[in-house]
Amino acid sequence: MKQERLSTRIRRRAVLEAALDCFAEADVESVSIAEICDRSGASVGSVYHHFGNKEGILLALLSDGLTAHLEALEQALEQAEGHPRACIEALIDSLIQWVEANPRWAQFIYSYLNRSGASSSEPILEINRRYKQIIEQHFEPLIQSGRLRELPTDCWSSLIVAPTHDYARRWLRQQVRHSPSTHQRLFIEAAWRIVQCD
Amino acid sequence: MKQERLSTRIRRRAVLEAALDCFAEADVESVSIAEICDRSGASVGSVYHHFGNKEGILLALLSDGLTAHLEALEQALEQAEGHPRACIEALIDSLIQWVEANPRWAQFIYSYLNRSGASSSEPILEINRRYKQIIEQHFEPLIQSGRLRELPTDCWSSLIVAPTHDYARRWLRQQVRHSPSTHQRLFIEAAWRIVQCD
DNA sequence: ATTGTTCTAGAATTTTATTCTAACTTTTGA
DNA sequence: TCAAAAGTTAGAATAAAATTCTAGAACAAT
Repeated sequence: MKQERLSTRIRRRAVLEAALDCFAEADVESVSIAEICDRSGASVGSVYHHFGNKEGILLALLSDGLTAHLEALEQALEQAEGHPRACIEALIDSLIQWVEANPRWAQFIYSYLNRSGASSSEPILEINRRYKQIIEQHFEPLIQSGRLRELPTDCWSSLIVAPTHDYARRWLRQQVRHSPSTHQRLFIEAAWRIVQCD
Repeated sequence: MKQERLSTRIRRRAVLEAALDCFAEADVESVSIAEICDRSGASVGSVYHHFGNKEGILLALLSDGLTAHLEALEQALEQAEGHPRACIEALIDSLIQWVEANPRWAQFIYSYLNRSGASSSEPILEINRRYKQIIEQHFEPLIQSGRLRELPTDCWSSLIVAPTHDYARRWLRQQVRHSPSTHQRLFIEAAWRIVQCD
């Protein structure tokens, strides 16, 4: 079994951390590799060794972030134990919590996910599949048993979580004053109105 | 009075059109000025004369697109003549119509609006103000008179239009099969559930 | 026609990403 | 324990792209 070196982990972390710092202050494309090197103390060669190219840094950041977020979601859904209302609450609460706990990271992910290239890379596709699977696993039974309204699958996330995402994105960009958690109940209630049976 | 030259308008159009073509095929940052010059027939100097820099092209595209969209919205809202349900329908219908009529443009706008720099430029702020004003002008009276539910202002767009935007964005990226208009009634109904009084 | 302004072309420059090579460090296994 | 292999680092060299610059062409106004 191949053992990862300590120095590798440390260096990667340092670079990703530095990159996140940079991206918090300026647009992704106006941040140069040189700047990331300065902040992280890594050399150009080292950065390219570990990440291949600039895109590689972005992808690593995206992939790690989404994975972390996904795990939080999964855990929250487990605890909801199949109660319809609790599942919806878990979905929205865990999203808000993650964003507020990792604002720089969240901001980066939001700005980066919108690039056409990003969503077609294999690690991201894999995470998307896992996300879908988790959602299905927890909500499909509730829909089948008639405890939640059936909606076209493609529309589900747009109707249920997009409002919270949208607000979070605007909060991170300082376009709105109050944090997402301020309106947590409202977003849950809105999702509930959509998804509850008539 | 300064008269705009014919050649200016034509050249600007040609460049913007070429840029939109390029952006439909590849990511904004992987499209070079040289490519845009080739497609549009303009020289580098000419492009820089008219737009200042690459960002200038993007900003012009964004600004023109949002303005066009805004005008469509304004017109649709006029025709709703203050009927609550009709206003909500106008909001969502005009959005879907515009996206489906201008897919390349819409895709560009969606991908570009998420960059931190974009939203802080003056022309875009101006359009945002106008958008807010139009929404307020048409919905404020309905809320005051108790015919629509009152929601925190900051959350309004997240709850009412974000779901449709989200679905449209995913459709443009070919992540979902059916066009937004397929689910038009659903998105309207969902918005209506949020906004109607109890 | 003349003059000042706007527009165009493309070469020159600058900036930035990426590649490359040689040296250095750590791990492996004999 | 030591030598070979694998992994890591540094920074110079290269490549690719954005931006600037200069001179001249087209145009509008007088």
